Amino acid sequence: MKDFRKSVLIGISGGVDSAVAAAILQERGYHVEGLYLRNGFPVGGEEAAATVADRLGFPFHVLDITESFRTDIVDYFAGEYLAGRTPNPCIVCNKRIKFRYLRKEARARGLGCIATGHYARVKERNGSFQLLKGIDTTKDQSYFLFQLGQEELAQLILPNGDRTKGEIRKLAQDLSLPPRAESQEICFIPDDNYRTFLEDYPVALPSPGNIIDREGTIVGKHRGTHTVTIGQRKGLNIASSRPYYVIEINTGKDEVIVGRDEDQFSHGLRAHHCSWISGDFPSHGTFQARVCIRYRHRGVDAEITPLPRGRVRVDFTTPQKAVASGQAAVFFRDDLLLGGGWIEGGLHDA
RNA sequence: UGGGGCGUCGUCAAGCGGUAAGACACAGGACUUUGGUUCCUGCAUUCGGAGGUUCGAAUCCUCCCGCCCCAG
Repeated sequence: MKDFRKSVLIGISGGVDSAVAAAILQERGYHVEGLYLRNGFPVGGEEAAATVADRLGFPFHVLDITESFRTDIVDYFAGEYLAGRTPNPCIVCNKRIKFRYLRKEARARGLGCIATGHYARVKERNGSFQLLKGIDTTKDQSYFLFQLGQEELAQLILPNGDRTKGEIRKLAQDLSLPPRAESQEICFIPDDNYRTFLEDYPVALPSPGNIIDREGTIVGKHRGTHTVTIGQRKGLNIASSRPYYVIEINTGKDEVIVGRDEDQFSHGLRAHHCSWISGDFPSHGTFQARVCIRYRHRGVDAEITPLPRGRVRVDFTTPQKAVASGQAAVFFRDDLLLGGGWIEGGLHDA
């Protein structure tokens, strides 16, 4: 008889992090079962995941979620680029795929908890759950989990959150887990090239057009607005005394606007579809927080002003580069993740 | 075919007799559970062409080719 509260379904990818996380759970006396989500793309580590389960000796399940992965993730991903935004598929996948199916399968299998190999921590406090940054701040992945809520957190265990990447690697060695050394990019794009991926995807692509500077002078050509993203420098093919960066994408005119390094700064941003991990929207006025504009962004202190309909205005204390619409703005107070939203655009005028 | 100027890496550009800086671009790598950024490495045996002077020239001379400007 397995103890419901001591049983866990862990999402395993085939990588070291989830493998070690599973081992840690076993060590803690959990009944562990593993779930691999097959997304329909041949990039995954299904075989490696099966090997890990076999090595560690726990039941291994595979769930084919190709259908929803395509509509919820890949379509979203392509749509964002076509709209001139910069998607973050991992965040969306965590909320709509990974944790959703993990919970669903756990329930179906009578397992009380779910787990992943993310570097973040869950803490219970007065009956509510908090998400904290991982101890290893250089590896912290709480950014990717900002959309989770109390429902997920209530049954979530993140064994790697209070360990460093080094410790995890060491554990992997000690357990002689198959080394699958790789830092995968987007899990469904094999060659790391999202541009060619989009070109192969069944969507109507934007037309080639001009690259112009802030004065409107044509300085180059692009192959379609979907091939560039805010803050991009490489691949523009513009020879100049100093590098150019993409500062704006005009899909209506098929135009890409570039500027110099100093033209990249915004003093704030607006975000929409904000979610607050505690469940409560902070509707009572402005508050201070540290905001991360992208994964591995060190964060900047800012003033957050809630706006109607789940929107928010953020004013940085220090201007930030390459605020990209489509990316997430995630708010922290020290290690505590408060919530986050999707960036509509940067604020440029005072 | 009167005068003047210029031709050095894909682009911009140092060098002015002592044996080809740098920047941008590009390529590869590192970093990385998103894109971008960043970092590292590589990138003209050769200076429009052909001769000449010199121990030695991209640097001086001659001619040729090609641009640009001012006069015609």
